[in-house]
Amino acid sequence: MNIGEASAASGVSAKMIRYYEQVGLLCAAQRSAVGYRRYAEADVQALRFLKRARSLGFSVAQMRDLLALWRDDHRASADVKRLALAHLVTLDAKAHEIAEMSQALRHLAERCDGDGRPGCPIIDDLATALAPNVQRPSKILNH
Amino acid sequence: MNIGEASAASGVSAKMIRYYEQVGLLCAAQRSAVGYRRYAEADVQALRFLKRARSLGFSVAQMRDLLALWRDDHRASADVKRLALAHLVTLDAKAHEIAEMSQALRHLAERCDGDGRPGCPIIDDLATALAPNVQRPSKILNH
DNA sequence: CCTTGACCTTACCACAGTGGGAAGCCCCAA
DNA sequence: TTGGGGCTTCCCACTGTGGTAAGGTCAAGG
Repeated sequence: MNIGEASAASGVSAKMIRYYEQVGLLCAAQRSAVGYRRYAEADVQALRFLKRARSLGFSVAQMRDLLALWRDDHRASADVKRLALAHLVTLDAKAHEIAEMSQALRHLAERCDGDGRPGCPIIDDLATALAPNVQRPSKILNH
Repeated sequence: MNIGEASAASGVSAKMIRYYEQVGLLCAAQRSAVGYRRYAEADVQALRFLKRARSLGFSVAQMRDLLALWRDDHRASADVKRLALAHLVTLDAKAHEIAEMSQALRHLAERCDGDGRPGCPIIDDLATALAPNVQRPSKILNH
């Protein structure tokens, strides 16, 4: 199977398949006589594995670990779970961050008239952002 | 005020101040005789504006527009609101995406024993990812 | 047998923000 | 004069993905 077929069968673009190989996620594919990458069913399985992991937001580094665990018949599910939970923490942190932005922005937008006049609480909020507390006065003070 | 002081006063790193100038968010700063960037209070205001906008998740491109609106005394608040709402849509899309990942992963992690045995629903889920429907069969079929 | 078009290869560029570092000049204080 | 902290520019790195260009390959059809 050439890369295009592996791509179609796995849903991972040929570009990304080469990238995954390049960064060491996949070991270098077999090559045909003229240098075409050849793939077997097992490779397609791995690609699908990666695609699913990616869709769950795992990074390339994490996928490397997941792949290793997948291939290790003697893995401890605790190791997998640890990875998953760590990723969950990251996801939740991101969700929280976004929720905060969304909330603040929605609050501002709600009270913006949205008409032809210049007055706007959104702009006002941005413009009146407070100066950060410079806790380490260092040498920089005033000139 | 040199760049370090402007940085401390605004909370934007010197690195990012130069970057913002480079990408045209800020117009090129005045320079001292030896080439140091000089900043006035107004510049610090703009930097704080950017910092706050960044903290709301606006992109550099959006900040360019926001800055222009801020400086335009004849702006229509509708334009600001439009920008904000568009960004809100993006934020909510991201939040949704993350929520889906989080939900799926949590679901899997919950039923993972997390012990020393290899059986693991997380790995199983990744491994049994379905083949994508190849809707455009093209020429690629079978060799 | 040759052309055509789909396929494959590598190599480079771009995105968006941010940080790191090196090499070199500047300025102030001791 | 020396030391240390600022400042300058320039280049590199990250993440993951797409694009593009130049060139080799292969199969089908005239």
